[in-house]
Amino acid sequence: MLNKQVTIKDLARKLRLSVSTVSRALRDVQDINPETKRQVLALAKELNYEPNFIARSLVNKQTKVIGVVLPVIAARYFANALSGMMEVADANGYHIMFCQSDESPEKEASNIKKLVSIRIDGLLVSVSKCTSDTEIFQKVQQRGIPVVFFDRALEHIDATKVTVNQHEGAFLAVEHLIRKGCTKIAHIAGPRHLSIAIDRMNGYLDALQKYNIPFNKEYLLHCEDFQYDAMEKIQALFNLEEKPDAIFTVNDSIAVLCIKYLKELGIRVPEDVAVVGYNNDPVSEVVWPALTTVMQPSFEVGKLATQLLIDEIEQKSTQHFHKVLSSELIVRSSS
Amino acid sequence: MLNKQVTIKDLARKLRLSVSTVSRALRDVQDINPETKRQVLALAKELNYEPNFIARSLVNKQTKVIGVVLPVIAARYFANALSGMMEVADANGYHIMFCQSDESPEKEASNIKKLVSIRIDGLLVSVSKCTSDTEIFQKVQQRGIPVVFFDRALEHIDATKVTVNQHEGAFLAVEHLIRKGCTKIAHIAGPRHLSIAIDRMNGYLDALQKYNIPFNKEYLLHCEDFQYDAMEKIQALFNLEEKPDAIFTVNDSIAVLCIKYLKELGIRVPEDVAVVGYNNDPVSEVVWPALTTVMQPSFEVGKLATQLLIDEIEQKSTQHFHKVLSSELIVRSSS
DNA sequence: CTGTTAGCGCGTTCAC
DNA sequence: GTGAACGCGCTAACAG
Repeated sequence: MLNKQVTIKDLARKLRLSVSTVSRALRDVQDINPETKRQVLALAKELNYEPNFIARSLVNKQTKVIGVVLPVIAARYFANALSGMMEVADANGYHIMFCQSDESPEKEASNIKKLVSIRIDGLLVSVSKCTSDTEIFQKVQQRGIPVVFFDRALEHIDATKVTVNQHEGAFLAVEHLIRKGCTKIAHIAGPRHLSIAIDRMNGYLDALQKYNIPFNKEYLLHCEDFQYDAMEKIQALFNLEEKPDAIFTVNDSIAVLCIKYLKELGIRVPEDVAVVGYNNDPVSEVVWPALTTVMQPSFEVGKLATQLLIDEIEQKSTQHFHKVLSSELIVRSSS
Repeated sequence: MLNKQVTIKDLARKLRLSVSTVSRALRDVQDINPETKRQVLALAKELNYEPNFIARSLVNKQTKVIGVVLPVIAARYFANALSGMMEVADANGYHIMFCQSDESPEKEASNIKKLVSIRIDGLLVSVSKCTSDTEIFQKVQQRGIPVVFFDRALEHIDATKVTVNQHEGAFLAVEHLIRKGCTKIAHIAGPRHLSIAIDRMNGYLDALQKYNIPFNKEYLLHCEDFQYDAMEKIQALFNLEEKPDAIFTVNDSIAVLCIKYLKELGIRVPEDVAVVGYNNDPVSEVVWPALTTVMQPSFEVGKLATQLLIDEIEQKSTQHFHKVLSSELIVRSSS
């Protein structure tokens, strides 16, 4: 059963060549007799030879493996980013090994240690919500392993980062509501300590300012736990005397909750209150009315981050960038 | 910058021991002086020594890497299965390297070749919709690499399989509709060549039979492309003279389409027509009315498949099983 | 253009 | 209990 793997040695013996000649023939490197090369390649194909990555890694001191740590793969956004990574990795002869942190800094750290111990050539990471310590990432860098942050990056660390312009996405969303004639625009924001949530909130505030719409602090509510405390915030909003005529939410799930709740109250969407979400989650298409939302270029983020990482690994680039990608507003019937 | 990795050799030199003694001390194996062992372990910790996986793999001829090939990671079902796999792999000292086939048999094959070439110890695979050839999987087995199929398995191959009882899930769904008093139950089925779709259809048929409800062939429609031709099927259904009073669909997206369409026609769900889907997709919770659906134990499938694979890798078990897990009906307001 | 030698980091005989 | 020697499969340095 154990169909012993054919090695470079087997080829050498059958061809009465030295292993090094075979090795050279297999990669197209240095000067080698075209005829010899032909023979080696032919036999390799015939015997179904496949180079042993492990042995090659050992001598080259590079594994061609890129480690990825992200919060949770079941989130569509990260699944798409990962797909983008795999595409670029594949095209450059790299493999991806990924882990999930489940939003736990501890699990994140242990994943990183594990990946480093397998001798990854580079690390792509989107930090958990609660990660603030840069130490572990610096240690990885000190080992000579390049680190690129994607989507969620730490501020105080010198590394390449690929993120999405949250401020701009939120600005677009609110600007859209304003142009639709809304003037009492509420925002259900995310946790105060999460930078993407803060950025979106600032986009909201700046859009109001630009269009000279006075800010009403009663219209700004924070969900510290995302969805879990969302419903009470929504209810609070509609217990106000001056009810809003539009709601911009930090994500689609909360927007969907809003729509449901408004329906129960008999408030029409978008006639009485317009709703705009964030993420272009699959639910945004199926809810009724279909949700206007902001789509982030997750696939592109994954691709770009990986390309920049590979450039660093292969020393094509040695400086660190911070690339910020734009989002797109997808207008549907909820606004 | 290149913080050179400390090796077993460094430890040996500093301790004036031979590398083999250090090697033995590091693993707890053979007879070794407890005191020597203590010293080695202490120094290893101090110098932050980490065994080199690559070198170890080369001599042990095992990489502790499990390859996973699945259709698409953006599908919640597979993301959950993968999470289950990572949990079990982690607990047993294995790593997971996964690839997506994007439902293409060609990409599936090239992924498998790639994984085999990095010398995975075992392979977990859920085949693409169009895969029918068993050859490539047999080749993998012949190389001595155990293969376990999960969720979607090929019939004519001798390998361990972990699947979900589609027939039972469908049966439960239809039985539920019958108990609710529905008698004109339609089924929008999936592609005729896809075994999970066939199984669900048979579950539908058998439930009707068991409860002596005559089968009306006008009530059974196939979507060969899943969602893409779903809408016309739904419309066909409601152009019939004898309209159904319930619809059971092969997946949630189609069920959601049904609900939307019924709303447009002014038909009430569930009062006039009940709807039941399949998969417990996130959309099933947010649609209105919330969708009754069948939840598959995807996480469990991943865990079990991985455990059985590891058992095979480690020769704890040599026979092949076919484990079939049960699904659960989740009753919500659409039925 | 090709063969010889050496070594990547570690595990596994053997002796001692 | 410990060390020397060899090999895993492959690449790199140096001769020739």
